[in-house]
Amino acid sequence: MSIQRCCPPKRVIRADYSGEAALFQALADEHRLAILASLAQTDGEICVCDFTDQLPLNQPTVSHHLRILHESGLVTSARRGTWVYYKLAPDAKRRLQQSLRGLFDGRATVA
Amino acid sequence: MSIQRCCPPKRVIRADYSGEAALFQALADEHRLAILASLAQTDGEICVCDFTDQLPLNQPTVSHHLRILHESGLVTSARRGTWVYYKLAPDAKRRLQQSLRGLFDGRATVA
DNA sequence: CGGTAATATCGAAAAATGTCGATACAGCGA
DNA sequence: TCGCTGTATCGACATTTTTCGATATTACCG
Repeated sequence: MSIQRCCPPKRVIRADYSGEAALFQALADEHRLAILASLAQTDGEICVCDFTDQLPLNQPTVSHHLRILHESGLVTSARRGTWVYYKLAPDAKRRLQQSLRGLFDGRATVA
Repeated sequence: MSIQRCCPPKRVIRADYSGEAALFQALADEHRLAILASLAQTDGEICVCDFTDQLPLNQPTVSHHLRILHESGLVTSARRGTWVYYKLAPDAKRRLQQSLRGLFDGRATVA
């Protein structure tokens, strides 16, 4: 027999998903998810001190996770006096939902 | 002055998000996202050979990413003859959407 | 200005991850 | 059975990630 193929070859998407990957990477840690959920389910903002008090992590580690969430654009921060407060970015939920939709439905996503 | 607080302390969620974190971790790689998007936007299944042909990755690396997606439950696989075909798990989209909703709205998620 | 408290950054260590060459395994065809 | 092809696994390496102690920075207060 001649050369055999498995099937008519299907096209594999070769778009650049690095933006979406970075976004989901921000969600790929249980403590960051707890932080995000706390921010999402609270009215307004939360003081960093509340996270350092109540999470099972040391202060530099909390600061590290907050920085990653901040760099992903999912949260914003504001200093008032000695304290720093974080809150959910207004478009956080929408960005994540759009990224999911982009994956499944092929829409353009800005990630 | 007496001891000063930043504010009435806000409660930080301390639920276990390790399941959701593992799920999002599966999405935290651009090549896995390309694989998932290809599966989601194609009718049916895709042969592993199409991925190894068209992705800029060597065959063991493709196999590695497919394994991670499979272990997360987002895809299923079936061997037919020499070839192995992957397809999107029926509940993949729903699980991800539910995990997002669990984060933002506090619903229970099975992840 | 000096002291104290909250937060961020630095540096290091351990663990996890992405990648690939080499190899093993599975199924087909001659 | 033998050889070939597609896929998975193994072992190694480089990079990234998570964590934390130590230290720096910022702001308040006396």
